Amino acid sequence: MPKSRKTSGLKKFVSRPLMPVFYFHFSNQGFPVSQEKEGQASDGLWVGKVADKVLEEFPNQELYTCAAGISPSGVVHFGNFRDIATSLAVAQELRARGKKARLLFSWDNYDRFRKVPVGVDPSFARYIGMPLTDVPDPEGELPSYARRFEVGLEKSIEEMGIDLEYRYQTQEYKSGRYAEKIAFALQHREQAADIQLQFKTDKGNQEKGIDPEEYRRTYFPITVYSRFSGTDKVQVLSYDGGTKLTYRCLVTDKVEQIDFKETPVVKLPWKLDWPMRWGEEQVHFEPSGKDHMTPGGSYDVSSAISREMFGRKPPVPQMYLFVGIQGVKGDKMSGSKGGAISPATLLEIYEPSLLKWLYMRRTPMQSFNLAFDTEVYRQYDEFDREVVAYQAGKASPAQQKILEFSGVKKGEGVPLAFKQAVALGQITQWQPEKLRALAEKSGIACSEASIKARLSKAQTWLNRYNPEEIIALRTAINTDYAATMDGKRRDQIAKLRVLLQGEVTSIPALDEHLYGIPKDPALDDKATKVAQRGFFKDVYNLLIGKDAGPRLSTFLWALDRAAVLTLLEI
RNA sequence: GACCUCGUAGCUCAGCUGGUAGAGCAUCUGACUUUUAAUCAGGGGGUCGCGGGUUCAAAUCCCGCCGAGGUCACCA
Repeated sequence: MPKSRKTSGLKKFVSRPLMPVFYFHFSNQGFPVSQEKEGQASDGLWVGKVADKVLEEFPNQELYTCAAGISPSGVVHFGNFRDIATSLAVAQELRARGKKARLLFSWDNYDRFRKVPVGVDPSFARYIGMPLTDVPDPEGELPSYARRFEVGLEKSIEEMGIDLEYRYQTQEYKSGRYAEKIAFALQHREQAADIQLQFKTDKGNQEKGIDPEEYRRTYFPITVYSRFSGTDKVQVLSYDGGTKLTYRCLVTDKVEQIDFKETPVVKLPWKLDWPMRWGEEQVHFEPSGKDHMTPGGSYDVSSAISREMFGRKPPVPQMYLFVGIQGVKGDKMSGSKGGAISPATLLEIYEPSLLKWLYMRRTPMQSFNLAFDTEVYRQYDEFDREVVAYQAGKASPAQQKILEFSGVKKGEGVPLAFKQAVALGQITQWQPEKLRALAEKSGIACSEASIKARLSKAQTWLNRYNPEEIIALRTAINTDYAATMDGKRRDQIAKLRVLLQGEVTSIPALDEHLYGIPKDPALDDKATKVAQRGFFKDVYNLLIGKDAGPRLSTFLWALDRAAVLTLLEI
C-alpha cells in the first residue's frame, strides 16, 4: 500500500542496525513486540500498518499526537469527517499497543473567508478576506461565522463519544504563541520562497507570470489582516528582522507599522502554518485528503519546509479518498455548497458506532458510500452480524478491533434489525414500549437499548428519505382489487374477518390460524403453499394496496382492529 | 502536463510481502405440520478490465493500453 510515497531522506533516519535495539528495548518494558507484530500481520488491518510506521518514524515517544484539522468555512460535511475518523483509528491502535496517544483537532478558523457558500446571504461577500472568526454568524446567534459551523460538528463528535483535544487557531495566533515562529519564517523568507519554487512547474510559472527572482525578493510568508479593513488585502512593505513590519492596506490605502507580538494580526500561510504546527504540537500522524497528498501538493511542500526550515521530521501521512453518498437527490458534498450533509445528518440515520465502523473498517485509500436509501439495511445488517459474532466471541481479530474502536461493547445484546425497526416501528407508532411488547409477543430477541436507539433513526430514514416505503393502511376499501377476486378467495377473507372479530390470544396462535384459512384437504402441499401465498397477497392488497408487507400475524395483531375489519368488508 | 485510486460472482466488496479464486446480499433447491419485508442447511454462478513480460507458479510483481472517478500545478 505505501507504494510510491516519497521517502527521500526519511528512510535514512531509521537505520536498519537500530532495529534489534528497538525490539530489545520494548521487550524490556514488557511488550512482547515480536509476537505482537505477528498478531498485527495476521489481522492485516490498515491501521496496524500505519501504527507500525508511526512507531518506526517516532520510536519511544511519551505521548503520541494524532492530528486532524478542518477549516470551518461552511457546513462540515461527511467527507471531512474522514479526517477525524482516520486519525481516531490510529490513536486507538497506538493505545491498544500500550502507548499514550491523544487526538488533536485544529479548527483552522483564522483562515480567510474565501467565498460565500450557497445558502448564506450573498451580501456576506463584503466579508471576504476577513478571518472566519471575524465574520458574523449568518443566523445572528453565535459569536461568529466560524462558530456556527464548529458547533454543529462538535455536537456530533460528542454524540459519537470521540475524545478530541480542540485547538482554535484564532485563539492560538492571538495569544502570541506563534509570534516567534512567524519571526523565524520572516527571517528565512528567501528559503521559504526557494522551497516553494522547487515545487512549482516552469509551465505554471510561465502561465501565472511568476518570475523566480522577483518572487524570491518580494515573498513574505505571512498573511496580514489589515487593521483598517479587517481583510487580508494587504501588501507587506518591509520587515525589520524582529517582530515589526510595515504594510499597506490595499482597501484603504493606509500604511502602518505594527509589532505583531503586540498586535497579533499576522498569520502564516497554509504551507508554513501546517509544518509550524507539526512542531508546536509534536504531531506524529496526520491524515489528509488527496488534495494535500498529490505530489507537489501541500504535504510535499510542507514536509520540505518542516525539514529544511524548522528542522523537524514531518508526521506520518495517510491519504484518504473522499466518501460518497447515495440515495439522496442532487448530492452535494462540498462544505461550501448548500445542503451539505453533515455528520449530524448522518447520525439521524446511522447510530454512532455504526458510523464510526463504516469509516474505520476499510483502508482510507478506499472510497465507500454512505447511503440514505435501502442500502442502509445492508450496512446495518452487516454491522449487526459482526456485532453478534463479537458478542459470541467468534469475531475475527480484525473485526473485533474495529468494533471496539467504534465503541461496541461486550454484553450489549443482539440489536434490533434496522429493517425490522422500519417495519415494526410503523405498526407501533414508533413507540419503544409498544415495539418491545410486540417483539416479545412474536419472539424477536433484541436488546432494549437497540430498540430505543434505532426506532427514531428508522423513523427519520423512512419519513424523510424514503417516503415511498411507507406502509399506510388504506383509507377506503380496495374495491378495484376486490373486483378481481373470485368467490373462493372472498370466502377466505370472510373467514379472516370472523377470526379477527374473536379473541386473539397470541401472535403465534394467530399465525397458525392464518395459515389454516386457505388450507384445503383436497390440495397437496405444493398447492397449499400457492393458495396461502395468494391469500396473503390478497390481504396485503386489501389493507395496504401492495403485494407484500410485514409478517402478517404481527401486522394484524398490532393494527387497529376496527379499521382492518372495515377494509376487509368486501 | 503530472500524479493518485479503482476495475474480482447479478450487487457491495475481501484477497497482506506471488502457491489450486473468497464473504455477505441476491438467486435457486430443500427443511421446520406454513414463509410474507424474521429461521436453518445446501447448490449454481467468475477466462480476477485488455495485451505483453518476469517466474516452476501471477488476481497478486513489471511495462503498455482501455475504462471509471479524483487531485495538483492559484489559495487553503
